[in-house]
Amino acid sequence: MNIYDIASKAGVSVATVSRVLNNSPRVSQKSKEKVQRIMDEEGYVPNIFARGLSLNSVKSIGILCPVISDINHAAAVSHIERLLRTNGFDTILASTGSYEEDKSKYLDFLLAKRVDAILCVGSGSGDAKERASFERAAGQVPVVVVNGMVKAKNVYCALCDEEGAVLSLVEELLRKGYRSIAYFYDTETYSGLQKLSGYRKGLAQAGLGADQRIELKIDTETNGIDASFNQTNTILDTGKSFSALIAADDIIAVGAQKALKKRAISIPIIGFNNSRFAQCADPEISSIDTMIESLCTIAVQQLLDVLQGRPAPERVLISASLVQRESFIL
Amino acid sequence: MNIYDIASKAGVSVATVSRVLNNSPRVSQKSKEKVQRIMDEEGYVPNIFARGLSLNSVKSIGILCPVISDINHAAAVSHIERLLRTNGFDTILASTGSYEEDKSKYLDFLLAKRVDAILCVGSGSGDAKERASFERAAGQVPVVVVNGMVKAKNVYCALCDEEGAVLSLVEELLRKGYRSIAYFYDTETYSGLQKLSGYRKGLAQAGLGADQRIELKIDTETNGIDASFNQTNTILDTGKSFSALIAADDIIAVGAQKALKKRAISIPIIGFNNSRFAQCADPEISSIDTMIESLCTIAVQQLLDVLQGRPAPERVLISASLVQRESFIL
DNA sequence: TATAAATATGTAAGCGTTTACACTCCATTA
DNA sequence: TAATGGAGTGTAAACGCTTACATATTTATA
Repeated sequence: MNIYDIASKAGVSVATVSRVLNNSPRVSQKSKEKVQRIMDEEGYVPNIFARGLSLNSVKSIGILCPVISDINHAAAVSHIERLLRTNGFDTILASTGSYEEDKSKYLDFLLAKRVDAILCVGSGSGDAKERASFERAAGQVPVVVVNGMVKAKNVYCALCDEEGAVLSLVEELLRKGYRSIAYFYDTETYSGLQKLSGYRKGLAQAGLGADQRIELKIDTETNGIDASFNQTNTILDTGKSFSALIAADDIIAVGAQKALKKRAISIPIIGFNNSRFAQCADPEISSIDTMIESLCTIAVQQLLDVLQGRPAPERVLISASLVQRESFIL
Repeated sequence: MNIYDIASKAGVSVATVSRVLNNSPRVSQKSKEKVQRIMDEEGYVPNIFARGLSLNSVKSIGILCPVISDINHAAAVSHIERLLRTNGFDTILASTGSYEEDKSKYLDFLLAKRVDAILCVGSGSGDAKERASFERAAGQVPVVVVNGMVKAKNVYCALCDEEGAVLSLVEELLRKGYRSIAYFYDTETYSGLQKLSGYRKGLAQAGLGADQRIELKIDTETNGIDASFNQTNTILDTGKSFSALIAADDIIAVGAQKALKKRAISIPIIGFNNSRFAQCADPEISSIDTMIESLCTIAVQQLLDVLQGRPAPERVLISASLVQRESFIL
């Protein structure tokens, strides 16, 4: 069943059928109705490959997402997929599986699928190789990064001021008198480093140097909660103590909270990403919300703007917001 | 840059180039190397639309997933995507956004994309309309349902014996002397109803009738934890009590646990899906693991078998396993 | 060496769309 | 009445690949 079949059944030419298919105004109402009726009757579905070959696009967007099973990423992908569908695009998924993995082959994969644009969720390693991969991809189709930063030409970014968020949180804690603030983190992606930098800046501003920092890198690869729990125990066993804790992800906060609780240590704990995990804990953990849904909306807007030749800002930075729960009230 | 360009640069015909592209054995080593070299030099990427038009497939699988932001679904999609890519297929995502939503338009969407097969994550409403949609789709391409059941012809299912899991859990609780076992649930999908049925059967076996059941339907649409917390409070306020609780999802278990804890009620609580949520809680919640990754592996195997004309079982049922944590030990 | 068989290559048609361009009507307008 | 213009339609080429079939080349066999 192709356009020729429909054309002959409707007694018109393929051009007319194609025009009906594409809502061209250059068809008479009569022809339009007739063709439409036949198409409905026959259950005709245009061949997307032929259309793609002819138009060189099937209106699809590639989503590049490290570890889609990460709850934050899943939320992002979910939101993006809906927005794109609403705008007539479909979504081809490429999930790398780890944060550090080289993205270039996934970019190539998506480009080979002839996507109209690429949307990348989350920040990556930020190294030169990654930048080059993105720049190469961006030479072919628009590339937008959600909640991450890739400093490459023609790569658009929508991100959250995580550095600022941590910085003002540190300031707030210091103001309240907490002097030894610990910071537990995992990834050293752009986002990870920004947060870390916010922490350090905050301490530095108060005259607290490198030796006053309590930084702990948690290996969250397999089970973040267990890892954080164990590593927190280890650090406490060394006799180190701290009067407040900021965690780069809620999962880390949860694990640390468990360890602290076991020793009946009650200090302010603030997590990151405002996930359900923070709410599951007891006491519920306050968390910095990076507004992932807003970022997705912005990113999709950037993408559509670029695709449609409208001007779009290369970098959009929104601010985070602290969701206060039991573990810390401003 | 197309196959003709490559052909002329390599001094061969398009047929030869195409053969190299498709690893045909009918090319001399010499031609093969030459063509390959030129393709590499030129950075040639075959046009997937043209290939699709010619072969009537681009080796893509549609994933139909209600609410991909659900942590369990995200895990499934993540796993499936990797498995499929390993097998040379890419993944087109269609996420419905809610469990009840009519899936037929999403199926049509995927079919219009000319996917080679459809993989549906999770159970749906199970109603006649849904069945009809799936049957229609299954008439065109193989359809496999992961962790759900659609009783339609030619629809393959890989699922977990959730009814049996709840049933034996109830038996176990009764054996331990817990007489008034509550069951909190949310969705009434196939899976939801199976679990409910397991609960009822378990009680019935012990001679406990409908009036001994403590069933509560939680509205988890917006925030499952809050909903469960509030509704648990409400039911407790009415004076109703129970000596053990089974929840159809970890999120429900978490909310209920919070409410019970506030009243210093300590009873066995068992959740479902063995998500991180269960581990975040305190005490950590035991949970029935529905082995979603195994199911995905099985489902993808079914799919590949069917696609390659090998025989595949229409229904695969695996058993669940109870992950014991602090909230309940066997 | 002649011939058959196997291997390698090329030609051209076909996949199902879109769309530039050409054409036919028919209603205006001079 | 003839010329003009606009609306509707059709023809045919183009998109870039695969592959059946035909042909050329090499190798094996008698």
